[in-house]
Amino acid sequence: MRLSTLFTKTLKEAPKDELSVNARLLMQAGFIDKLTAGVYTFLPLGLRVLKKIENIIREEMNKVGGQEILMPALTPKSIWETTGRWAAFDALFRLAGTDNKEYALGATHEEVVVPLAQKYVFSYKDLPLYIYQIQDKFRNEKRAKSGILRGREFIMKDLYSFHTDEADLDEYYKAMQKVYFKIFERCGLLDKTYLTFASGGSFSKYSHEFQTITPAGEDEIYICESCQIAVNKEIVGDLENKCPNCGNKNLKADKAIEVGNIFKLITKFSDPFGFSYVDEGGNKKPVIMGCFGLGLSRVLGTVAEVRHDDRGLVWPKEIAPFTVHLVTINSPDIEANNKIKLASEKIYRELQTGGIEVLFDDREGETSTGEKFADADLIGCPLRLVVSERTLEQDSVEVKNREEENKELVKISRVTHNI
RNA sequence: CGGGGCGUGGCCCAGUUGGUUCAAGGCGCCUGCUUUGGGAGCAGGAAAUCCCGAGUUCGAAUCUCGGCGCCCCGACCA
Repeated sequence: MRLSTLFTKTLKEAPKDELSVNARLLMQAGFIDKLTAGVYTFLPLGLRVLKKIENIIREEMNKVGGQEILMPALTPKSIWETTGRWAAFDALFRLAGTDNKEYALGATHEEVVVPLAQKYVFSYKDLPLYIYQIQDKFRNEKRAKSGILRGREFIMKDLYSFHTDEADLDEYYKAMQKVYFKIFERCGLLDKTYLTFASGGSFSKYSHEFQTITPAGEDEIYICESCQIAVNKEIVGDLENKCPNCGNKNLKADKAIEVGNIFKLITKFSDPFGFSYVDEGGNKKPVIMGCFGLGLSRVLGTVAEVRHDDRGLVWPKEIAPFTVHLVTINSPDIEANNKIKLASEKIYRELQTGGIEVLFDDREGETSTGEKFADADLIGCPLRLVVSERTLEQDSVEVKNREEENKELVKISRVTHNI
């Protein structure tokens, strides 16, 4: 991608009325645009990051047997009445269609997925089953806040698991915890993310949240440093301020943002829909369910909160919009400038041929060197390559690591190989 | 939903005891020249229903009332 043709531009100053770090940086760097409170457009740079997070999640879900589908976001009132949530779920966006038929915008999809699974699952032989989707969710939040951390429209992966019995659910639930940590590792959040005990609702003692430590977080969690797990403030009192794993009473409080939440639904949704199967003995039994949510847009915002410095974003390699930010520094000398242009075009092509994703700052004219560097810092790709008169004298490019700040000269002939 | 703050070209903002020194400055954009290793310089230019509506007044960005929007705190987050 050439910066000269990228339709978005960076802003010299962050939007004044945004206080949250993710909103300021992501808007300033041109990753997202706000349409209205809690509703954002993902611009080319932001979308690339989002797609990378999406693909990581997809890969990991598929590894544990997930089958991807895409359910509608527009859902009829009737299914919500079956579970009583038409009235009970106050963040539900409700709207009327023709003939005053009422709809809800999907805020979560148990009401859609259960009747769906019901059409195909009849026997223990059909279980277990894991189906998921990655989709926009709509919640009429009383107050949207913190940039993309709490929006009214947001992107979420929701996987629903169906089991013959609780033991099978428990096993999958455990496996899924590992998978979630794998996802957070790949997104660069592992070191700050804790498995957190949270309230379980009516059918299960606990649910588990994945909470990432950041001052921007809305939740307070109590961390047991020996077990590396945490307890949400909302239930820490119920546990007598002890670690549920080892009994440690010396828990450390911190602010965190919930990036994922997994539930044992048991029969909470199978019951109202009468979702059952026939076991080996010919007995009718309720299908046991689990639900596994993960907010992609929230992960993106959380990474911005956790991985930045005073100059801009610092993307983890696997989800960076581009691996390399290639900068040309023009020269007033026409002949020298042509050499620089030729060399950088060649490097650009070679990197791309080598499968490396490159953002090429090929802007000329009045775009100053300082501006190019400032943009590279702000956008935050892991590696910055500089081609200039100075580096060409040594037949090299300068390679700088965004995170570690170290620079080295690398021979042009070996650039693709060295990255 | 309660409380607070804010709303002036695309962005950051000055101006708000009402009055041809009020729509100023900076960024960005356009033209020309210059410049090129940390958001460059000079000259010229385009671009603003001063959030909206009503009112007070000879006169409103400025005062009054109503509304809308955004941010923050709180409550809420099945």
